[in-house]
Amino acid sequence: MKQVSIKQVAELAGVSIATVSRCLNEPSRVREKTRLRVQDAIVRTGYEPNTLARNFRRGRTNLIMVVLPSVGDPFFTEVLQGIRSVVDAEGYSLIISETQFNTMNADEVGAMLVTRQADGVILLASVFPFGGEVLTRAKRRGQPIVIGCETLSAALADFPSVHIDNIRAAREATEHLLGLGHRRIAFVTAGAGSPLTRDREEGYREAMAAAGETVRPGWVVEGGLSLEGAIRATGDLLTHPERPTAVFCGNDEMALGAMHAIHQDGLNIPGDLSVMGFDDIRYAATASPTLSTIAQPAREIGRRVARRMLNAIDGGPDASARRGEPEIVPHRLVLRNSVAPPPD
Amino acid sequence: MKQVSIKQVAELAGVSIATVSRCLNEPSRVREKTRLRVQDAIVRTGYEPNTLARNFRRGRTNLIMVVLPSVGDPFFTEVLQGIRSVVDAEGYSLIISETQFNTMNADEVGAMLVTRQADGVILLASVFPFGGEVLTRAKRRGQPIVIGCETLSAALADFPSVHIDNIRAAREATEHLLGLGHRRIAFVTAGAGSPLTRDREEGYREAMAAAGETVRPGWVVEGGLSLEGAIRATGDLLTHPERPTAVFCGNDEMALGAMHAIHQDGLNIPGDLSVMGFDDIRYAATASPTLSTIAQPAREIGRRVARRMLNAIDGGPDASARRGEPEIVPHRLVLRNSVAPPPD
DNA sequence: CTGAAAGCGCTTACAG
DNA sequence: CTGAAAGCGCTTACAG
Repeated sequence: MKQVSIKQVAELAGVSIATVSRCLNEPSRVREKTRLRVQDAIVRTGYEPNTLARNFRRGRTNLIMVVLPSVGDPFFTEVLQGIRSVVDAEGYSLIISETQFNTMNADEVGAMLVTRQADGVILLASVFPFGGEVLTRAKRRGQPIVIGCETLSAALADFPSVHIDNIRAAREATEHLLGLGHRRIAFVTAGAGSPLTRDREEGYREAMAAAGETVRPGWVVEGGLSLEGAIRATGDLLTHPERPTAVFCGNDEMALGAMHAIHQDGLNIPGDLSVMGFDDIRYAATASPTLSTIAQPAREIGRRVARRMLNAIDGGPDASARRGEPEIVPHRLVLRNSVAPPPD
Repeated sequence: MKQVSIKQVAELAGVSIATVSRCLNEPSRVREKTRLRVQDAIVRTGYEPNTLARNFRRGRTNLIMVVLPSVGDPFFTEVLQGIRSVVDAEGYSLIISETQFNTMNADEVGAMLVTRQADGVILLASVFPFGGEVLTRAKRRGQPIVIGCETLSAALADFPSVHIDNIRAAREATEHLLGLGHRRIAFVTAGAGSPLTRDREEGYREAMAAAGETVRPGWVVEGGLSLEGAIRATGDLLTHPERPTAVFCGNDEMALGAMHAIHQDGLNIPGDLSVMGFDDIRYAATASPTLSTIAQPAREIGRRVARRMLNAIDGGPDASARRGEPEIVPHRLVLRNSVAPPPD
């Protein structure tokens, strides 16, 4: 069945296709009588504009690509909701690309950027080498890039970004633990290749150093951002000769894994060990015990990232090339029941 | 900066644009010597095919739209991963539309179907009235529709679908509780408008009836598929004059909320109350206590749905119109520590 | 306010 | 194996 095109509408209405097009795009520039006739023809033919033709003609897709580790991480889910709440209203849809914890390499992401036409790309995560080559290509095609949540790499430092002060937040969380009397504090990172918890680890190390505490070998373990990875990593921590009294996790997902590992060992939280998370995902407040953590304004980050993207798209190459100052949004230390002073 | 088109490549290589196009799409039909010259010209001009033009010409976008309640629900996250694992390899990207627990009405979803060009639509959830009008339009445009996870509504019964036997699974879960000696068993649904837990509720009611147990008014409460909703709903359950000894939740997300509410009341799980979930999301195994639940093969559902979609797209209108028998995949009752016999 | 016409960048029969 | 040419469905200066 052939799809109805603008041509048959024009014929039926007895006008030119230009007029039909105008009725659709700038109705105010068409005489009412004509407009009504065209409206009628549209209804009677069952005409629906061909988005592909329109996109082609306009050189835009109204599609924004979002690159993130996993939509399954509740933190990114919330950021995504923030993004969506802004772009939906402007008629944009989202193409979501998951890097799945760095199993996807830079070439693949690059290929996606290049082949799939998107009006812009939001990077909430990066893959390890994420080269400058991809970036220059994107720039050349006028695809704006906006970065959320993390300073991803030196090559990306020039792009507009929105995130909390991760270093400071992690320092504050660590200081809180130190303030309660903990001295043996462990840290669960994402892993070597991932920039996602790098700043947080730095904040942790800064606070430990400032307090004169040594980070023993084996106290910083890799949880791979996942529940399972954190369970394994925490297992290692629990058999450490100088077993930590507190575990600070690079994100809440890993904190939930850590709590599970600790419970499995028959230990009590926070009686035997304290656990601190990062992100304040929705499960943090309902975990048992409830999880102390750093709250990030996830939705707000999403909204701001989206607004910058929309500006860049509208503003054309100028706006997209404009070296944006990073926008720093506030974080908050949320104290719940997973943290207490160390056992004597 | 003007983008390089096929024309300048042709010029530089001294061939026609048809030949350049062939090099890209059917290289075997071009003499090697010519092909090499074109290759060279492509590299030297930095040519990248214009996807918009290509899509327009071919009448395809290589985009599949997925409609689901929320990407944040770990169950749907996994289904999505299954879908992705199949379509990625075929060069498709996903446009994801979240209905956000039925706050979006059918018209909006319909508009998305109609305006955004997608080669097909996967419905993992529906909105309440989801009319036949949208469906016929989609059919008219040859957009295949495949349904995952649930029998959504009578109007959608004709479309190919993949899901577990929800009624039977819920019956088995309820029977297990009954077998342990529970008689006062509550059920937490999504809510009136949502079809998502309807079959599960039916299974629960069937099992109760078969055991000769009456479902008291107030034992079936609405949790809205969310953590917060389930906390509220469970709160009501705990003040019921005939307080249940077991709570069967329509999904794991709500079960986690129920567990939190019960803990908040100072009650013990499973000592005072048993909790049963549905889905087996990744947090079920790490919750405290670990959650007994019905496991759905989420990834497998995603993979199968995706394969049917791909077939429908390739097969053209015939395949898409073919009334598909629903594919039933196996579920599994997973027993962990949140369920025990009732207190005496 | 409306129409005739060019053109966006590609693909694809049709010839040769 | 290659080229000339039509055409996909729309938008947009340019005239009138």
